[in-house]
Amino acid sequence: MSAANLRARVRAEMTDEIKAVARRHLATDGANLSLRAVARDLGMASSAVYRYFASRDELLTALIIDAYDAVGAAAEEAAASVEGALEKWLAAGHAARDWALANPHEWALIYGSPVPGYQAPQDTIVPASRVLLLLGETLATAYRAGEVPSRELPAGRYAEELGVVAANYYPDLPARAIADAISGFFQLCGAISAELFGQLNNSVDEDRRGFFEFQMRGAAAQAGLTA
Amino acid sequence: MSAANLRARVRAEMTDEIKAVARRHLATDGANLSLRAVARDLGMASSAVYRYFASRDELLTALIIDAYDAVGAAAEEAAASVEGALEKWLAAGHAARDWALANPHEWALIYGSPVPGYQAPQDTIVPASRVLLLLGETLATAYRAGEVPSRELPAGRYAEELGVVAANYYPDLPARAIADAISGFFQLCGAISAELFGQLNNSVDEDRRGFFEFQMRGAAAQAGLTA
DNA sequence: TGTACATCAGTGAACGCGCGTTCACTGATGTAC
DNA sequence: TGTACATCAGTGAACGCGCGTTCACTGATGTAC
Repeated sequence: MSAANLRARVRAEMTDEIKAVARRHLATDGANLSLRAVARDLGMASSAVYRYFASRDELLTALIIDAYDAVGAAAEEAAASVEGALEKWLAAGHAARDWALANPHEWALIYGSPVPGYQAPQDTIVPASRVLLLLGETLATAYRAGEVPSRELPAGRYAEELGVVAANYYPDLPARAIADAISGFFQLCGAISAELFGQLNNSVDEDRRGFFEFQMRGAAAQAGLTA
Repeated sequence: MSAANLRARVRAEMTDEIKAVARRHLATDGANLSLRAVARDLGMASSAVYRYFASRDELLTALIIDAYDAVGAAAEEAAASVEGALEKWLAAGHAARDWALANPHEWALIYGSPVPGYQAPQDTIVPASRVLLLLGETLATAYRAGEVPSRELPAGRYAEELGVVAANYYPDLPARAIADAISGFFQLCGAISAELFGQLNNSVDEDRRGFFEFQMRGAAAQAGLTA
């Protein structure tokens, strides 16, 4: 390994370490992440962090992209490890939920309230849609295998808009499939956020996983996925 | 009106004004609400605010309770103005969504990420469940009218937990009804938050109301509510 | 009705703190001849 | 191989700012006799 490569590797490691400490700080500060606090934890001058990130927002962006990629990768891996559309759908859901429970503050960062004053740059768009895309692909495969009974999407301007999306990305699928994928994804996000943000306290406390699966099965049924 | 009452009324008006300005500040600062900025906007010394709220957290709590009550009241009113379980369900959903679109930062305050370092006091619990309770009551009425076909709740520990909730609050209803009400509420929250936080950008841009209704109809169907 | 007192909204200075970002700098490491 | 130079991670002080909260106070309004 050349000296230049070594330097680059050390730099990458330091970058990772800063992000790791910053992730830990999300727990206490939320999106109010403090660069100085991160630097303090690393035992370095706050100005040194600027060698790695041009600003606080750039660090936040890196954390956001990492989070989208992490939950997306977890869901993809889980879905890939099972057979059958419904099984993949449920596996993706559980993987996303497991990741969220393990990384609640990162989940809040990407699916909670927008950070005040922070404008997400373009780089976040692609990673942001990995989980939705996974549900879409799962549903598409089931459609192509003829496993989904045809039902109609109630007419309306929104149905036309979804028809355009279908035409652009899934020309062989009806708009209904797109509607169901998005709706299922929103349901997944809603169920996880609600659980994480405390809305199940004092009603379902032991088997939240079971209740989550009930909800994801409901979304799947709505999408026409059956066992 | 006695002088004491006048004093109390002026005090109440000032309290309302502080909350109104604070609500405006939610838009820029999010939950990072600054007492000093609020006081500045009101043209008063920051210390004067302490005559009305013992701390920043207490002001936040007041905003949170007001927000829960506002969206709850809007949903209740909308549901009361129509006949039929499905109609009430949809009316409640649209009212919640309309309120959220009109007050996005308040919606984020109550249904977005928890505010870092803020612990919600007991007073928020009852107002927090108004919308969920409304869906529950709507469903209960439909059950009592024999309008909901009986379906079973897949067995599991979560089903037992929901059975306990049912036994405590709706002894004539099956656990499935509770599961559907909570699930429907989560779907409502998920759909509104997703739309508000930008997840529909570039797919459904014109008729988001129509797509929301599609989702709420899906939740209603899942709950056994038919036209 | 007039006077002494109590209440309480609001002031302004202060305490002690933290923040993001910039800048001139040091010193170690790597590169080119 | 040795030397002059370039690169660049990291320092520490500074700028200019904002924050929540406390405290002794002023002065207007209301109350009791």
